[in-house]
Amino acid sequence: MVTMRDVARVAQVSATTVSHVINKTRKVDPETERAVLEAIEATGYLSDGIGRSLRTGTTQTIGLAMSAISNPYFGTVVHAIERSISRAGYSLLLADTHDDPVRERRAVRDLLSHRVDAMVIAPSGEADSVLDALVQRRIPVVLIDRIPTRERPGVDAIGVVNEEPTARLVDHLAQIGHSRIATITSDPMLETTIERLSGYWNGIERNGLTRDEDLVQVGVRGSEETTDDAVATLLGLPEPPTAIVMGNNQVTIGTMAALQHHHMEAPRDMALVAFDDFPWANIFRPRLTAVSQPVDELGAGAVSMLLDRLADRDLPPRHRRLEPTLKHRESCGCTGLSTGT
Amino acid sequence: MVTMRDVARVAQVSATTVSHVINKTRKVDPETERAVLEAIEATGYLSDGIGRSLRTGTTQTIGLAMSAISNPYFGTVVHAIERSISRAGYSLLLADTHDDPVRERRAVRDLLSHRVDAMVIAPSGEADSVLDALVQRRIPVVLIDRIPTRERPGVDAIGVVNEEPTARLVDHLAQIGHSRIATITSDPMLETTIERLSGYWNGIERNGLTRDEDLVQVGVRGSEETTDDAVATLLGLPEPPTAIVMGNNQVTIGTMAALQHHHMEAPRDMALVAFDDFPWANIFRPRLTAVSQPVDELGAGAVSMLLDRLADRDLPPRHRRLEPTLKHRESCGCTGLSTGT
DNA sequence: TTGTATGCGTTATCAA
DNA sequence: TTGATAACGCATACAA
Repeated sequence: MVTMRDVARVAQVSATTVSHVINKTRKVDPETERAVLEAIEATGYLSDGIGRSLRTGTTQTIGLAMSAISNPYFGTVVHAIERSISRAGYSLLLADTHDDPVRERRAVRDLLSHRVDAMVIAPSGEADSVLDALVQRRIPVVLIDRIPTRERPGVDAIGVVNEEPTARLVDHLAQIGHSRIATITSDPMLETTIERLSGYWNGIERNGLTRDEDLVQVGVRGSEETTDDAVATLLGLPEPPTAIVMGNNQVTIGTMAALQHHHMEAPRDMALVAFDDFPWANIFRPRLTAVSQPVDELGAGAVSMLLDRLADRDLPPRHRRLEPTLKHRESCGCTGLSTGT
Repeated sequence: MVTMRDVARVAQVSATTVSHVINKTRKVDPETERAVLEAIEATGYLSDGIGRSLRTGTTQTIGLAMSAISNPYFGTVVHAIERSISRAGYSLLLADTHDDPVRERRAVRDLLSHRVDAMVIAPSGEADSVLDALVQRRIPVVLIDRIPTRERPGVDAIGVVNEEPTARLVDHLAQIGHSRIATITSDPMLETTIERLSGYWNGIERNGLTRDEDLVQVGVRGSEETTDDAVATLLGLPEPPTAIVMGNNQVTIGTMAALQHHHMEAPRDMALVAFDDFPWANIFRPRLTAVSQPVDELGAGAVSMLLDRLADRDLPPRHRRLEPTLKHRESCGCTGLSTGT
């Protein structure tokens, strides 16, 4: 490996000067500078981040801990985050939590061992103990997707509004005549599931519909998908639903597959609305009426908060909620009103 | 920050002993070991990867350079790779190439600066100069998706067979009566595009169809999507095609959107077959007849080759081709034969 | 304008 | 069974 000393030797200067040339950190005689740059070129020297990190205490690396399994937006989120942080001169270290608290703990430990300067975490259910460790180490954290109820120093959060948009999905189904409206949720441990479910109940109540616990089914439990059972249960009810609110992307795919097994088609045999949109939702049939999350903005927003905090660690904790947008298409069954894009 | 010396002080031993306890690298008196473990617990010590890396020369980190923009399988590939390498005790450092040779260069430099132990690269068109630098530094590389024509020491590659499967897509369309079969390709700079295009021509010729250059349109050029134009050109032809072979996932989405603008529906107004499958292809309509890549196997295979090479750097270069599978569904227009899953 | 010396946290060598 | 010491590559305080 070619080190700074090698460059220094070739350029006939000290390592100090080489360092200063590379980092533009003090005035250097143009002549000397040229010699150094030439030596760098000649030797093919590339600065060693490890050495620098050990010395400076910063790795210019940001850790991302999230589950790739359950998050259909995984790629988009990673991309959005990567773009923002690389623009700021950081690299992205990835750790998959597999939607499992134990793996999540290990993932965060791993990122800490690599001395990431900050972390983005899309937490599974139980992130609290992990967070405490991070707060104690004073490492900047932004939680994505989940807004914690308790504020902690150094921990920011960004997510979308879940409750009211879900209620509005129910509103819409009620307005077009449905009275038996079911919901299939994602994992009940997830904060977002809880909020969306609460929105569902709000919708049921404010539209004067009968509150029926049987109409709520869980589509994901841990790493297990149970949408098949959920759909079967709903269809086996004495008075089955005529419409379903699907809690997220994963549930949507599962539910649609299950309905297909029962030879049912949306919106003819079942009205469907979903939380979470698909990028190709306009092209394939049925065109889903869905609440669309601003994924790019979530990623960019998360990084922006992180960079702010990196610049000033004593910033008060901030929690941001972005508004999702309703894409009104055809799976809900009122084709005339379609405005979706 | 709590270091090994802190632990040593608390445990009343030397830092050497602490290190040996942590790494189980020499015999330690059980009593001493207990004291050390207790001190670790008490101090909340976490070993510092930077210090270790500087000393040992290995970072236990693998770099992944690929484009998130153009690769619809991005998430799946990242996930597959992450899973394999984390099992082997490595972490994943991500660098987005944005499908641009300049950004790709920077991405690789960046990964090198972070001293990744090895790299997985999904190369854009011009990866050769980058590769030379890596070979020179003797850092293990596996190219994913693209099989280079020239072998290089220390560079493995894994991808799918592109030519024959594409030819078979043409076969199928010809057999069900199409004689004007077009193709919309991905970026012409990509190796896979070249191979698939070659397969297309093979198909045209071996089915005795007229060779017509107008039936080949480019759907992606660099970071620009031109499927709209491609479709418009095809439809404007004196004798328009009745079937289209779509070169990859991105092209498929673009083509279907464009066809929709022209109020055309598959397979009624246009038979469609695609290279690249969608995970939800069975649920939404039209159900695409598509060549499906074994994405998980690609990721796992790439990592497996890398680990082999990490164990023995002098292994001869290996190039692996995996067979994709044809998912015969409905968009090609011969519904009776559907076997897709 | 440039150079010397030191230490970041760890592990390997050598000695006890 | 354990410890003292040096070195990995770099950036900085200090000296010249």
